[in-house]
Amino acid sequence: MMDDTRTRLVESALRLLREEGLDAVTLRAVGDLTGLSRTAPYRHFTDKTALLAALAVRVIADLSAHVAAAISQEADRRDRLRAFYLSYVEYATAHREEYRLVFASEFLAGHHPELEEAIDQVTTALGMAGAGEGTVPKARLMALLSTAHGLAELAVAGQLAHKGLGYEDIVDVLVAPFVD
Amino acid sequence: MMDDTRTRLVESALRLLREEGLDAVTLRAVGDLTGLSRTAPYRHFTDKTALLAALAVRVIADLSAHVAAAISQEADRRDRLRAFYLSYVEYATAHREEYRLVFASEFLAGHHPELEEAIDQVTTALGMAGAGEGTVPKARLMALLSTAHGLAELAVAGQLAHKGLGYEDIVDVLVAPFVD
DNA sequence: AACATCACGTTGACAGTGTCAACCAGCTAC
DNA sequence: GTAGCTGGTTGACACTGTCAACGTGATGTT
Repeated sequence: MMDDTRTRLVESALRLLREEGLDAVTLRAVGDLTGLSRTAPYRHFTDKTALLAALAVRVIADLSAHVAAAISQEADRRDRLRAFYLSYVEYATAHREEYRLVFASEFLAGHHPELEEAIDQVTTALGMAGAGEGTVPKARLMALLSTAHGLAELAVAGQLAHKGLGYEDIVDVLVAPFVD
Repeated sequence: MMDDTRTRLVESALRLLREEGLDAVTLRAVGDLTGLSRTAPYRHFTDKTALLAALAVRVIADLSAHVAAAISQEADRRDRLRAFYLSYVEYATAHREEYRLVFASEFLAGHHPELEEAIDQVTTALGMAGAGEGTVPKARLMALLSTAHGLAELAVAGQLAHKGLGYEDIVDVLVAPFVD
């Protein structure tokens, strides 16, 4: 199977993203780093956005694993909720550029079905971790995801620090009502 | 005061943003539309990002006004909360490209203090609308903003429709715990 | 065995982009 | 009157995504 090269390209892109930021992820740079020519990505991706979408899928998988690991260490339901929020925001702030890509790519979700699948995986993983007994309704899952997402963005933007708040403070507020 | 030209530049940029999308907001196009030359913006903004930041401030002001108007029409505290969420997401989905800019620019907030101020205004406006009697703690305000923000993003990305949900469903879930 | 096909990869070129340097008009100030 | 600033211009540069044209080798088909 020769989509080996394809994953190598994505891996190069990921390295560039991590080490030099989103702006450094250029088709030429990706080609170079993979030992290929500048237009080589065009044999495996129709667009630059298609490459970025594939990259976003990888990042989302990472993020999902990170969050799932954090949640699974907690037993109490409320603690799991808190762990979810905290680990999510933690990942976002620790991997700014990667998270920034995920942001940007959300606007392309409609055109790149793989991306929607990846997000689906996050929510189902979240559902399995969150449900002690019964299944969590979809609407509630998306509500959780929305909140974490928005909080992460504000944190990354430095909008919280600017107000003298840590994201832990906000998480406290968010967790409080969901006591059951 | 000759920052008259400055606001004219921002207005041109806003028109481009609305009519042709974020990608169409190029320095050359802005200059052209204002009747000036391509590098004219450089006399009023250090960067392209500075121009975008100023544009984002305008958009945020609009958004803020829209939300404030919607909230002020509701009397009950719970209805106001619901109105806040609904109007926020409504604005975001109705003005995709503008909201997209706000997203993108959040990552630059640290470098553009005016942007932080604009967001401050949103939260204070929100605080005044939300507080029936006492003041709403900052952490809670930011929690609200986070949630609305994240929800808007998912809605704009079509991630909710893809799951057969309307954002009203999520808002119901979000409003429920905050009954008091 | 010969030939067509196709996936994979290359180079060259093109239109746009942000940005800078150099230059120029006009206004103000001393 | 002349020095200097503000707002503006054009020219050029490096860089980007993208395409067209071209070259390979492997794979199949007859």
